[in-house]
Amino acid sequence: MKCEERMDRVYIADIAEHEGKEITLKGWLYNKRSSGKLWFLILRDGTGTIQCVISKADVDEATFDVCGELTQESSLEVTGNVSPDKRAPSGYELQVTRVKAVQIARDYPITPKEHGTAFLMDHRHLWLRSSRQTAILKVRHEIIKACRDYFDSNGFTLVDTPIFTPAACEGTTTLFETDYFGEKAYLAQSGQLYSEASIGALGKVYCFGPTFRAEKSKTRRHLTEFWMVEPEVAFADLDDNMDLAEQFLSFIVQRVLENRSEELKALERDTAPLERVVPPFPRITYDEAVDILRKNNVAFEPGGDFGGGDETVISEQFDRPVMVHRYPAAIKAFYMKRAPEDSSKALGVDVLAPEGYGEVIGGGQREEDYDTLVARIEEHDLPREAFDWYLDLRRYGTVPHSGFGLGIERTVAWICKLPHVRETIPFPRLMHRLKP
RNA sequence: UCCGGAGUAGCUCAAUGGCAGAGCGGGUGGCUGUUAACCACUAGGUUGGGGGUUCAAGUCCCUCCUCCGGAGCCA
Repeated sequence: MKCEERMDRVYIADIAEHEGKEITLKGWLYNKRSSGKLWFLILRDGTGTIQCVISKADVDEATFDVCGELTQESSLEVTGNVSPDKRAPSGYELQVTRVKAVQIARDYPITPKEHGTAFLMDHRHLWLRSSRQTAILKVRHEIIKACRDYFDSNGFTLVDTPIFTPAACEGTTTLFETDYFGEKAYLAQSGQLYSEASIGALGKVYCFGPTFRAEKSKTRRHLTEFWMVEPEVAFADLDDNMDLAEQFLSFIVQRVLENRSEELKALERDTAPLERVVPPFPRITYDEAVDILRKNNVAFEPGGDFGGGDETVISEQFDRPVMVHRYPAAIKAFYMKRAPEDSSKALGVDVLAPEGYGEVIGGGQREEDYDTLVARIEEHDLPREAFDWYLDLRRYGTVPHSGFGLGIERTVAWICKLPHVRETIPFPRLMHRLKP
């Protein structure tokens, strides 16, 4: 009995398989219209939307009246016949025989008209139901799945790294401090150091988790809590690292193009720039990037890091992501290996996404020599005892190794061409936003 | 932290220092093919808080709060 009921339940995405049959849909009322003796209910169920038509002539009075009670976002079950209709955007509508209200929603705050982002963010738990937001969440899901699939099928082992950490990984950014049974602990800003330990066991690893930055950044590219996937590879130099980065990023973009074209279309994303994201990516040095800025009359202090506007100018010179390597060592983290031909440069690489989305990948080759690393820790005024275990990795079978981190939200924002990263994560954490 | 901008009906926004308004949403009624449906009627306000100038302040001044955009920093 119960099984039979279940068999009748159909998802809107599968509606075409049930043409001419009576089925039951379960979902929420997206919108409704009436025309006297007709009701048009727009139902959504997470897989799509469909128009359900109720004609007064075809149903009993109670069923027809229930439709009048239904409000936006009321939950309901609708039974009817699947019929093709040229006027329907999906090609099908449901000729309804029965309507069951599960719950009548009262005063749903998000109307089908314009709202400001502050209001929508206050109602993020409900805003997620909108077609645009569900499209973004599905692209995000696809990107995350592509990350995992790429590494899983290329010999990497997932190694989860801790979120509570005893000290700053890089000593550069501001971390969130927590009380850990009377001791200070910090929320992780990267899993990299732990991944470096893991390659000693497994060779090729990646970690994937939330990371935290307490910087008081207020820009379209910043969240205080964001997700990062970080591969780390033993016996890999900077060039190997760039090979991996371009293969990996291309794989992600092509996967989204293959599997989420409907969502990209719903987001009105021009896919032509994404189709060009195939290897090889241009590789330029920091000094060459500075030349580009000079030729474009951008005021820039050589030796410094690029700002968001600088990154845009650099990336505009290319039709696909560009890899900028060999940054001044002074502006990079202590663990970065110096370039053999010029010790003032670090073997780091940033991948800048096109269309002004800036840095989506940052990484490089790590310093593997014990004495050099000790000297770097001292130069950066970092507490050596905090890095005892990290130095052990250089003491027991050290090897050249490299890795990078990909910021998920920036990648989603770029692929979906969104104006702000806050829409790329279900519940964003920003400087001024901790709720909902 | 710095620079700039904004707070008026549930939402999006108007309002020369002179009666606080519209659209949407809500409510009521109408319509058998609507596509953010439409038509008519209707309810809805301590103009972010406090102080000041003025006969008179949503509007001008001071102050505080909140939010938005950008910078720095970063992915």
